[in-house]
Amino acid sequence: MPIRIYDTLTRSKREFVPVTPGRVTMYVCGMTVQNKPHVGHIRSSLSAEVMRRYFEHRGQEVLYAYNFTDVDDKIIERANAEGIEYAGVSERNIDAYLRFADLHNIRRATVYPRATQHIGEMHAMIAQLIASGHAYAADGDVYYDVRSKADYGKLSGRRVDELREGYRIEPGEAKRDPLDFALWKGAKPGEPAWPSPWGPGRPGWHIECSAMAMKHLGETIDIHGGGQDLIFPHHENEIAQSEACSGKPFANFWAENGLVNLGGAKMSKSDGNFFFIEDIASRVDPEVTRFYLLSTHYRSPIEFSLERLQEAGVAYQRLRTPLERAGAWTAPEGSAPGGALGEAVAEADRLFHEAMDDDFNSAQALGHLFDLARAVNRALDEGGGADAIQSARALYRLGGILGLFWTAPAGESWPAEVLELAAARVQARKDKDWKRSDEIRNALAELGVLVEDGSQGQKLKRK
RNA sequence: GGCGGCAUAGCCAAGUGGUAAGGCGAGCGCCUGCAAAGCGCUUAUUCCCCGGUUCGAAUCCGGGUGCCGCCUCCA
Repeated sequence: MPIRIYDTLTRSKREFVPVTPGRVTMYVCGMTVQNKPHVGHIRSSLSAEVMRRYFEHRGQEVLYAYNFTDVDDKIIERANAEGIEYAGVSERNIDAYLRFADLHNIRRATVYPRATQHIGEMHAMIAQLIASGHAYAADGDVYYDVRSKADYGKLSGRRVDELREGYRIEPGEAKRDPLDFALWKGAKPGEPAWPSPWGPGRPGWHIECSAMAMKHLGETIDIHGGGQDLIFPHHENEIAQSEACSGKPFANFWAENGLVNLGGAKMSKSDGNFFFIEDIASRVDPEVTRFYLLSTHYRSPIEFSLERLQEAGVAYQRLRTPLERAGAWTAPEGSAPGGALGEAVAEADRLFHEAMDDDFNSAQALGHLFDLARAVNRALDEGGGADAIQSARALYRLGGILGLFWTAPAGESWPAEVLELAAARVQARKDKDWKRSDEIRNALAELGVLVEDGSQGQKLKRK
């Protein structure tokens, strides 16, 4: 079954065929590490990571590069404000990114290339672009000449001649055309700088991605990701300079993810406005955040709010409950269930893959998981047995393809106070003292403990 | 102004020609001492509006309205 992916460049969904059979190359424009990671970084990382997981599930080898832009104006600005080296700022934020990615079960990329580690590769590209007439040096800067190739603007649908007033040339910039962009920026006093044939300076924003993608993944990569806000100018410029160098298509599929919408509130970390991942992670179970992000197609915008996340928490628990009932995390693998239950499992499996094959439609795939969850619950209600447990295992496996269900239920250890109350309630129920039983249940609720009476007796749950 | 996207039930959200997934919420029922969880049923004759193509459109085309993103750094 072929996987189909929507491509921004051709504005169409096409069957995915990797450049090299059996091997998929993915490049994602990651963070410019000028600050702590925000929700948008998690979304684009997750979108790409789910593709990566699914390709691997489908038996492909995946080479996945996620880059860090570790030197730019704002990083320097911040470092100066703090009186430290630029690298101090970037290292700290890279660490934070990796930590929160781990927390949300986002698997590590194959490689995390950094701009400052590829200065040589960038120089080689820039030199080649100058030699072939696509770039020019001016006053210590080097600019890409957007008019040097007729197809500039093909990704974002822009035409060079449509540029309007308002593109002001910064003082000191010697661009021939306002849309020309810096490949190399001459160093201003006090800035970190690397020597180059055009004088000391640092890389422009776009060239790094071309250089790093080509170095680590080849001249034509299969899938290029990142947020939709990067389509112009970043990705547009990557295409221009890369294809001017190699003469080959830079990426076969442009799979940019939709942006995170924070509602009316402007991005500020004050009251209730989730902007940084740490703000979310401190209030929302990372598994729920991951589930929530997956419940909307990766290309659609998504709203982030505490309310939405809390709703997602309820919905996600619906998926986890049958797993917890069946002990899916520790149950040994067995033979597939038969009968109607077996059919329900096979159907969910088929539809799940169908949805994922269609441009990684995790929202639709999740819908089929809910259907399977109901079938599992029903089987469990009807007495369970090996078949019910194996159907729960199937649900667990399918969710696992999306990287869900990674936390096994905690082996709860309760404070003595709670255990005493619980024991008292068991006795009260034995005595059919319903009034006292309910009182104790309320008392436990005050302590944040839920009591559920089932056929196996009384169960305690947190929250 | 230019480019692009989106408008589906109270809310969230799938669905690119064949007669509206799924979740939350709400209601009824089963189960339960009562709850919770779970199960069953109900909750869009209809997909922003107006035309058109078609045997047939939420899905295609034209027009309109509304919202959003990008055009400056941004995942």
